Amino acid sequence: MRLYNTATRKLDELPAPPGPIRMYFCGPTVYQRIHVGNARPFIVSMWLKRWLEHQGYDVTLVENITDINDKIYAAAPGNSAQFAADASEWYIEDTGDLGLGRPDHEPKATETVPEIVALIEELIQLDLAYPAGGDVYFRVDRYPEYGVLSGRLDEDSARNPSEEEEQSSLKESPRDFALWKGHKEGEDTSWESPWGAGRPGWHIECSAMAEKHLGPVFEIHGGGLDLVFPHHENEIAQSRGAGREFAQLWMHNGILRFGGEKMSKSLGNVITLRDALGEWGPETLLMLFLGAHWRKPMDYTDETLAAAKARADGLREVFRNPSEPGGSWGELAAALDDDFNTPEALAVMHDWRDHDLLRRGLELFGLGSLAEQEEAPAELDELAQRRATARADGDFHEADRLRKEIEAGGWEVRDVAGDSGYRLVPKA
RNA sequence: GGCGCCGUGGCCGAGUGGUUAGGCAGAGGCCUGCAAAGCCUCGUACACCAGUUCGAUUCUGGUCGGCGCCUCCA
Repeated sequence: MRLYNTATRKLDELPAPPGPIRMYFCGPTVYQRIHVGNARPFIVSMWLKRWLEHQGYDVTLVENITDINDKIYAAAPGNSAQFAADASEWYIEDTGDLGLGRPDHEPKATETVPEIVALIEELIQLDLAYPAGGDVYFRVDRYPEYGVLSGRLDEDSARNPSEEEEQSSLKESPRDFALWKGHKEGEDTSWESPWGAGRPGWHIECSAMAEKHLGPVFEIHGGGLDLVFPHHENEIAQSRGAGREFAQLWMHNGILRFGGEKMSKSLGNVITLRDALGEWGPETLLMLFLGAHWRKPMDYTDETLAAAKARADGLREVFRNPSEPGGSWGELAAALDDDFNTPEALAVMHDWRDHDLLRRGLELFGLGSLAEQEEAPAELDELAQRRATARADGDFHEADRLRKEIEAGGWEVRDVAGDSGYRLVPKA
């Protein structure tokens, strides 16, 4: 199996099964319900985990929850800890409703503070970090490799000017970034550290969590394309700077667009995953993601959703018709082993009429429900029987009337060859 | 301005140096009491301009356009 690696800018071969394949994906910062765009790395990582396990790999997937952040303090002044805990649960609920299962570990920043502090101390000893006024900063100039992942090796293009005004003066260089932030007025949580009370910076938590659950070297690190710089660049600096081999292959999923722009919390052009699930259901949403390659940008529009739904309905239809032999699992495997090409895999599955084969393929992506047949309510079935009788008697007027009645109940009658002569199908 | 990604038929979306992607929508046909479903047929697409080549949608360069990152961001 090969996957595109941001770090090498080419397709890289994975080790042969059983691996192991240790994967770390960056999860969301929980200060509101996650949106559909946030769901993409979750979906991609869970699908990949399922596929690799199917191929006989020993997979460990870690997906973190960032529950320490300025936005969390801002969202729930005085009650941030409880709020972050609640918002974490929302995330678990919403992604759980996709029906893809869960990562093996979902660590939170708040549960990893000792490991974070230890890593920062190590970096200070290596002269790669320095305390300043209750904060601790990474000394980018001491890490010559800084910028290799994102191609920002020159100082001008690789600065980190984001820190708050009052803190920026504490930095030796504008490129430096915070590993630890001293406690500030209005923040209702803080942790003890050798540098006083405070909290971890954003990037360091991932370095610490990845190592805690996967060890100093692991096969795959993933996340949204928008995390390449500075987040993943900083993770590399921290972990490799501290002597860990860290991630071998970097997967960055394409951005989800809405209204022509990136769907993002700061822009506010957001559809929550919860609302999307409520309006379209998991099958349609999964079909939408399945139809676009994981690295490509993708548009979330009524048109693309409607097409995804039609596609799901079309596949569901296959199970209402007789199973026919043809097709092979190998076609699907070839598509997925080539940079996890799910659109290609979907095209392959569209050719399959073999129920068992297609069910297996769909189950891989959490779409096994498309193979399930629904039983019509008894009263509608009775109407359908009466209609069959009316048809047999040549009373087509009555037959059409009964069909309309059945349709009013949300079902559709189809005349088919076979014992009963009809079939009831839920209206799409 | 810097770094990077992308531009495929009505729409979505794979892929390839010369041979069918697939789906959705649409047209016609078969079937059907009428439908639905199914099946068959139909669209000769690859932003533009050069170049390399026997031949480019696929390689190279440029132009135009879109998007992302450079600030929190999946």
